[in-house]
Amino acid sequence: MIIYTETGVTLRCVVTQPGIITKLAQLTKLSHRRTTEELLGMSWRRFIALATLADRSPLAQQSLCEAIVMDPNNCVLLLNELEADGWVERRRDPADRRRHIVELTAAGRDAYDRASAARESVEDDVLAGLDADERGTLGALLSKALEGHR
Amino acid sequence: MIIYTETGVTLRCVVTQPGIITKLAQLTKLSHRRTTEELLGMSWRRFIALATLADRSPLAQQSLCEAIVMDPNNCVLLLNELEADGWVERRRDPADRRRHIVELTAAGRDAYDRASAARESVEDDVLAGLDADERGTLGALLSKALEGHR
DNA sequence: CAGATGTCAGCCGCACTGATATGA
DNA sequence: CTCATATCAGTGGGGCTGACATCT
Repeated sequence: MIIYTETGVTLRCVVTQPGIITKLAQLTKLSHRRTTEELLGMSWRRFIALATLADRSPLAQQSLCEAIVMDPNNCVLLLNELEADGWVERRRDPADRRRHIVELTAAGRDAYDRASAARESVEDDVLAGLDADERGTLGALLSKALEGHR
Repeated sequence: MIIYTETGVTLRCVVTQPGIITKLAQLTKLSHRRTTEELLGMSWRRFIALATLADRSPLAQQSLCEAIVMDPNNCVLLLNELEADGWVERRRDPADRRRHIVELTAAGRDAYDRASAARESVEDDVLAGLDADERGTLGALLSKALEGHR
């Protein structure tokens, strides 16, 4: 932070905070690096999509895009992959035939469950510095912050 | 989570947690999307590097790579850019001429200070759902988790 | 007609692998 | 000779913009 005094002297405040989103990005990169696709059984983006669908399926395709913070154009390609592997199914919304309803299949849920175990392993490694209580608090805060964007 | 019972029946537990690192990734994507390069005055990766150097410069190049969780090969390219713009300087370590010491220049610090204001703006937007206390707790938890990886 | 949704093609920042040069 | 550090070229997944088709 820069402070401009009345006398024209420029002071630089040393207490400049590194920033929360900066730390957020660091931890995410760390997680991403330790999450091997081989270990997860799928790519990270696939996992995120399945995780969201496992929580609330069926879901409108557009809603899914927003939930996983992914570009709609990009989302199409991802869903093509997932559907080709039989992990999700897309069907037209009868009420509005422009929309697609995305639903998780049984095979998709199985794949997610297997990957979820691997995720827990990585998570336990990344958050090694935090105890159970702290992890609970962290998860709750992240959820609350995400809730604000719906 | 899948539970295999003694009778061979497979139960699926519905309370499967979405996972902390999943939420972590979501929030990071959200931050990244809202952090325009135009607004920041530089790319996100540059900002991360400058933020680390602003905190503890000078720093060995290798240490910087680890701190920002970036591949050493990739880090070279980033530092080439930063040095070309006069934001950092690299000099050989007299004690071990293989190593490079990276130092933030005055121009680099100015650029960082300007970008830092933009980051605060984005951060305030992304964390709109949390009050000051919660943000403090979140930041502290993230710092503690990161501390475990040095 | 305008507006919304989904699809596809193409571009580009960026992370990784592999090979090379230099110094301890 | 070996190991470590830094550098660069090449490769590939992933995110974005723009154009187009379909439906309201």
